[in-house]
Amino acid sequence: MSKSENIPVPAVRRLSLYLRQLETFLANDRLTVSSKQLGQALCLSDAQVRKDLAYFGQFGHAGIGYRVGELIPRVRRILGTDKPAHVLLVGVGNLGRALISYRGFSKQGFEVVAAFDKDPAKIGRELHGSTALRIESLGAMSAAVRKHSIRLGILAVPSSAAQGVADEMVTAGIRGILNFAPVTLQVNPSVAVSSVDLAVHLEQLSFQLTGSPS
Amino acid sequence: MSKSENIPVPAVRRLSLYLRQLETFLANDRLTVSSKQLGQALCLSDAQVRKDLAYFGQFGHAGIGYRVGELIPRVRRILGTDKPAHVLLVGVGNLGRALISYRGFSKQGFEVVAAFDKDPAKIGRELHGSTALRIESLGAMSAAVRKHSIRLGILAVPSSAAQGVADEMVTAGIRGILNFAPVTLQVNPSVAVSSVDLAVHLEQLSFQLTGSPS
DNA sequence: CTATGTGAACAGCTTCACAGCG
DNA sequence: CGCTGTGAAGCTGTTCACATAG
Repeated sequence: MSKSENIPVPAVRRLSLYLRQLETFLANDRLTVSSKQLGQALCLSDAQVRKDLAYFGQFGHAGIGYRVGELIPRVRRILGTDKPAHVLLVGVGNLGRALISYRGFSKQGFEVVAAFDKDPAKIGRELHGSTALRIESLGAMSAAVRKHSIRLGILAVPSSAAQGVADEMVTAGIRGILNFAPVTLQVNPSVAVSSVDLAVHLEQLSFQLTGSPS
Repeated sequence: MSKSENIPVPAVRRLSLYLRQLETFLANDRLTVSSKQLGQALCLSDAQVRKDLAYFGQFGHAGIGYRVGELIPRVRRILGTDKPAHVLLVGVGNLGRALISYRGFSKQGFEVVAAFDKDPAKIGRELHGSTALRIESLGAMSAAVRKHSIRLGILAVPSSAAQGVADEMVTAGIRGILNFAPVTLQVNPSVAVSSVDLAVHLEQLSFQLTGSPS
């Protein structure tokens, strides 16, 4: 739908940023915004903004720019976040707990509705994120996926366990994995994977600094 | 040094992944590895691996591949992580606390040696990451930066405060910022910024799923 | 015979520049 | 005029294919 053209991966990532910025403009009661203004807020060129949005349809108005209240729901629809989505999380360590209570997810329509862990000592314990939830064993994943129509899962277990748990998630019916373990997951290509390697980001900064010391 | 050529940004990011994978091979007592093997473990082509490494120097041995024990320290040196680095963190909420105790940082040579927060109720409280530390007020940042020779900072405050705190970090002498707030920081170009927007990653997965439903 | 390093070909993304519309 | 949408140009990054080395 929309366009049969091939959409660049970076354009999709920026689409999320446009949405975030548009929401900020909306909160400031801004009615319209030009590609130049949107670009400046995100350190992008105006041409980049126009080209990106044009991949997905014709949203602008010549001479006016983009109507904020009109563009936001369209972008949400494209990203598939126009309706709230249920998400599960595996690995209730420090990071996992922080992610469950992270408001940024719910703000964008993602709700963590089930949490799992291998540690028997943790199973049964209560957590309070956006809604209260009980830590379950990995064996209960399939049932939870069906019960809550879950398609996305967050993987926050130690590296050594990550591949095995990822396999279990896929078996349970998860279609997309947000991976926080610093390993490359090998999964069926029909399953989407997005990895966040926190140390990699620090290393990138470290690299940029070498060569321009104090 | 090494090469005066222009190095692609994606190549630097992959360099971190090569390091991670090489460390895994080392743990498995693997002495040498070919570009093909390294690539397979990371879902990359062999040509990509060779080209990437070649940007930084000549590390391989024809007919043999790359010696693991030899390549690891060289990559660390390139990334600037051959010596431990001190890092500070601002924003001791759920996410901030999780990051302070995140082992992945110390594993790659990054140590959080100072933590700051605006909330007077939190200031003075003790935390235990790799080393115990006391939460300080933002005003104490400059002194900490000088005392511990800190160059990198982690920003884990709410979006509304992020830009202001980032400015304070730069004033305090921070040279690179790892930003977890879902906003685009506007800082002096001499300061490196790397942003991790957790919700964006879920949105990317959501997008990939739309069009290939159950 | 295996595996690197690399110029050359290719593909993909971004910028430019302008026609067209309100 | 102001601003979008878009072909065309330009640039950056990836893949190919092979000369070369052990």
